[in-house]
Amino acid sequence: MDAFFASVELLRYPQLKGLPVVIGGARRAVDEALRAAQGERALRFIPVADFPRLKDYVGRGVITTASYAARQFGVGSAMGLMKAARLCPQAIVLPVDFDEIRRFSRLFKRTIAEIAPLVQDRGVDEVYIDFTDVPGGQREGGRVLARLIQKSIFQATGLTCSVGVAPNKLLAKMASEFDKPNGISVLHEADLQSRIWPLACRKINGIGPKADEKLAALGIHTIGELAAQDRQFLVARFGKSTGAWMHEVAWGRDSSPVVMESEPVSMSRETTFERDLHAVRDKAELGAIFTRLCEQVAADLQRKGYVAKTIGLKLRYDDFRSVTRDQTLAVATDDGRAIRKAAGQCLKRVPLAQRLRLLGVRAGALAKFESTGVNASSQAATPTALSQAATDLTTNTTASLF
DNA sequence: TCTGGGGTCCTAGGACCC
DNA sequence: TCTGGGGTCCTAGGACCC
Repeated sequence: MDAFFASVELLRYPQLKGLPVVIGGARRAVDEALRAAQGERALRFIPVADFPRLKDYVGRGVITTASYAARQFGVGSAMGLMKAARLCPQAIVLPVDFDEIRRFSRLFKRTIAEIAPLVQDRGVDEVYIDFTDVPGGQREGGRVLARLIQKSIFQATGLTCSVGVAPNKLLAKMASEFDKPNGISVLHEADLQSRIWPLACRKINGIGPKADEKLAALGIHTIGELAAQDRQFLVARFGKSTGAWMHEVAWGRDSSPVVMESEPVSMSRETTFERDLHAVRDKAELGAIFTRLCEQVAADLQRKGYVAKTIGLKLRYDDFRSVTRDQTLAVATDDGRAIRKAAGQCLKRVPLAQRLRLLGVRAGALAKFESTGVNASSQAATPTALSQAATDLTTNTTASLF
């Protein structure tokens, strides 16, 4: 989907069309800022630089999506809002409306599935589609079907998307970047040398800043240069698995299928505080946040029907270094109290002298919850037990750990 | 000037067992 | 006294993606 989060907001507020719009920041914080500026959200829009004491409101926010007009100013996703304000003071900032995003996400995916049923999820705004067995899927190299999908999505949602059609997922993903927004690119195997090899290695899905830097240090900048390397040379420098993979993808080879279903590996909740907190001085506040995160993870597990065998803790210090600790349980659980206890054990193994900016709780080693067996989690899953657990957590357990 | 939240996968070392 | 290969599980950190 093209500039998905921003495009969804433009549907609601068409008067913003063509203007630089950035989506990001905490919803509560941005709403508060809008109120403080005495702007009715639907009527008046506040440029990012007009926010009173902007830093207090959105200082820790990052941009999830920038409209194409905003991108002209060098503003892009993952950039801090403070930096965006400097680059483009007239940009209009709106909070992420996750409910609305999920609604449009489901809508566009359903629209695709009605046309081509074999669809793999790749997050809220992206999918892989297998054209192989779709009637007419091969006409004009897939362009006809791509056009139909584009048109149907636009009719259902009013949103545009960009489509890449290729012999495999690796190449399709790269092709989808060729003609944005609202474009279709068809890439054939024979186009590898002319259209893929001139691209930077960084364009490969899976080669990030670190690998790119390492490749650059070896004098390898383009995918063609990567393809020219001896496989053994890459294996020696990047390891057996990554080295071999790099050689494969440089030659446009990817045999991974489009898969509809996959089991989750972990579920987590984390939060960055509005200000850095200290384990001793802000004990009560941290304890309450910690408990809430554990309860959220427990609720997520229960809602989706999973139990976790390992519980993990993550924290990030004020200097942005982060540490993690894991604890494996004797019995898998989805109970808030058990998660809180295990995460509390993890917390004891971590240095707490430095101020914290983030706290997170993770449930891993998941298994489908079997309702037939009798275990601790099935008992704890009753509403009464849960609310009791919540009470216990906030009153007792919390205070002692920080 | 700083840097969200939710994920997956890989590596590497150590414990432990056969 | 010195010293095998597996294999699995657990833990910590980090790269990467949307």
